Amino acid sequence: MKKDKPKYRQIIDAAVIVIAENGYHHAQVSKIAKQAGVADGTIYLYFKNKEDILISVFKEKMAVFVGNLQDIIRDGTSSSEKLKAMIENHFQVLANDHHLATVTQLELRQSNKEVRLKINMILREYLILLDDILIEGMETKEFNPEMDIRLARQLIFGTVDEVTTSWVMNDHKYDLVELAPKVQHLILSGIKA
Amino acid sequence: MKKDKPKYRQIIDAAVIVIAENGYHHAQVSKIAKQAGVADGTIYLYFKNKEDILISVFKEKMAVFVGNLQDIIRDGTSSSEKLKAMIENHFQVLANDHHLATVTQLELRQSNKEVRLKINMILREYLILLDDILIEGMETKEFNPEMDIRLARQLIFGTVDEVTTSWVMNDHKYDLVELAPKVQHLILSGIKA
Amino acid sequence: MKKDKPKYRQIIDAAVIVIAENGYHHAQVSKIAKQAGVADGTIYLYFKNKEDILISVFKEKMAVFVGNLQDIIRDGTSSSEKLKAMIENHFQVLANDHHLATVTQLELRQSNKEVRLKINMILREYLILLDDILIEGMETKEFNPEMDIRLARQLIFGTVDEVTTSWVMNDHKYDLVELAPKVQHLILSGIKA
Amino acid sequence: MKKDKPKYRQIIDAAVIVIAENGYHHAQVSKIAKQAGVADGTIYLYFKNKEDILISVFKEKMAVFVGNLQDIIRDGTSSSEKLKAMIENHFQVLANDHHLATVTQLELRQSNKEVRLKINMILREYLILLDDILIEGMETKEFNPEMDIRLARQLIFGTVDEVTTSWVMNDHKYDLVELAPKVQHLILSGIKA
DNA sequence: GATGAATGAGACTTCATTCAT
DNA sequence: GATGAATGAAGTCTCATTCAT
Repeated sequence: MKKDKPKYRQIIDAAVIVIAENGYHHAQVSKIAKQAGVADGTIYLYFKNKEDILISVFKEKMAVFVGNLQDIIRDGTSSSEKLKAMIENHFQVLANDHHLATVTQLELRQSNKEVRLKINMILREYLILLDDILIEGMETKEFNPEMDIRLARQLIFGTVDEVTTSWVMNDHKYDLVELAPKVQHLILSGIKA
Repeated sequence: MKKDKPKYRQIIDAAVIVIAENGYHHAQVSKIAKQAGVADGTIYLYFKNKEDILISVFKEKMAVFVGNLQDIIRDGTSSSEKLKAMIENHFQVLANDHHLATVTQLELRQSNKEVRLKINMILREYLILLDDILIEGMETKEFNPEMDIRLARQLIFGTVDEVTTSWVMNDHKYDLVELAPKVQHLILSGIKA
Repeated sequence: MKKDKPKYRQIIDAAVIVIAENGYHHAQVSKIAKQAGVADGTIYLYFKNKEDILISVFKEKMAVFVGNLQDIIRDGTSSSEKLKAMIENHFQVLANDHHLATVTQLELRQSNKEVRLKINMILREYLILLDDILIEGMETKEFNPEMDIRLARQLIFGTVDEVTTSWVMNDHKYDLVELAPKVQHLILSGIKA
Repeated sequence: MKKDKPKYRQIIDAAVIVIAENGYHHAQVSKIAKQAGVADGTIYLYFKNKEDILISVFKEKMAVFVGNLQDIIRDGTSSSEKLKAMIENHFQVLANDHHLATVTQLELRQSNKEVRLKINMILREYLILLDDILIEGMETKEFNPEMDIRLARQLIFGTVDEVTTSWVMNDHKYDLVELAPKVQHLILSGIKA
């Protein structure tokens, strides 16, 4: 499996750094190769093309969010607690890796429709887990059982995403994780029963 | 003033159509010129460069939102009513012009950091009016006086934006304006006192 | 019509020279552009892509052969005379332009299957005229009325082509046109009644 | 001697198949290695470089033609009979191995000048034997003693080659060997006394 | 002898912008 | 003011060959 070889991760990590520092459109393959410490051609032993690198970056990093969220769902007590944990986790992961935050919130969004579509497919997995929490909370009557799940999901993801993007655009100059309690409260007030 | 000449508007309108139909990255200046019925060179008599066209498109179209919102603020009764009107207006304007919706929600976001920063500057005018509504509501105690205005703004804009983007991504296949009451309720529950 | 503009011919002529002097695989677009005295991009105002240049070179130059052959057919007396004139014309045109001879006999044959197929399509026009001469000669009994036209055509074209290619491979170091009478005699002995 | 080891032949045979099935320009060394069932690097234990493979393919296969032709010359009665046998043999060998025919008539001709020159050197051995037949025939007055040997050779080889190439280009869809008598007749009429 | 992961040079094409008419 | 022909910079990917194991 290519993904288990050390160079695979080297290239993924190099791509995050190069994209964050140079911007999406100036992240040439040769720059990524140099940052990863491999030859240009080596990139193509591990990735089909440049697009594949970008999508793989998103996929690999998203796996962290999804993995954490699965733990949260398994270990959480109430649906509210799970939702709060999800929000905090989202902030924490990105606050811990400024490069990654810049890449997911700003740079990767400049990609063309094809890449964006594939990114959305990957994102869907995360959103389905969010839906699971919402459904559970509606069944236990923690959340308003009458609410529109899709809109609730869009409220939550839209808010979390907007808060994060603003933080990145302001050069991470304040503490993102610190905002979690207030965001949790705003969102929960909106959806609870 | 160049903006009052007919070709200025012709080019702006052509740009919206060309970007919506071809996507941001395939919206060449020559295509916009052809759609506008002018020569390539003529574009540069009205705009400094391609970036200037894109920013002008956003600026001109944003003026509609801002104008409407100013009317809403002037004519509205309570802060809640104003906020509700704002949300409905946002949906209505974009539901009425699918090309514009595609351009603002999907295509223009593919622009580079520089353009996006300028777009954010323009957006700020709109968000300041939103802040005005929020401040007023907090003063009249309609909204929670303790809440963080910035986060409240991000909740509202993030949600409205996410709902709209999802609608565009689903090819406008359901009625966006119809969603307004539920979105208003979700948001107001979150921020009201 | 692009073909009538001076730059079209400039580029065609430049391509012949560059291919002859550098070889098919080292005839970069930028070299052709420089030889033609235009910018790289200008090439693409007149040709769809590099392949299109190569095919156009062959098409334009082949037109000379075809044009001459049409004159020969119109003006010739007997079929034998027409065939002899065709052979001599073939040698003369290539003997007069060593660059062209190198390109058609050696370099263009290194092209990929797609280009070669298109080249063959163009060549067909020439071969059809040759067939016309053969058919006429068989009807007038100048040529053996029982012979296989396709084989006769292959004898003629194969011989003329082989003689020319050998001449090019020997660096044009002897007089090609001088060989015409002997070649004519060999071929005519084979096909005459 | 490397040539006697089994892998040498394996690679030669693999090259013929890969070139015939993929075309000259898509016959990568790695494909040939895989077809031969050896590692990429192993190729270089038996051949100096890729060019060497191609030339060796031609050399090995040409040996069959030369061997047959030597038998023909030794066993033949008259020069005409020898020439006829040569033509028939040429057709038979290629008709019996369609892959080989495709490779020699179409694919190998796409090689660069350097390779083609070396191929011509190998071909020379075959053409010298042909010359031997012609000289003998001129001495015995079977053939026109005044004719230009080089041109006669080019007539014969050019015709045989053109007939074969056309057959390959038409996907071997008719019987090549069946054409031999007519081709022999056309050619002999041209050169006989 | 055999392997196969790694190397790195090299070129076609697009498109925003200019400027002579 | 309007035109549109011309410009030229810039980057992805392939594949023959090597060499440590």
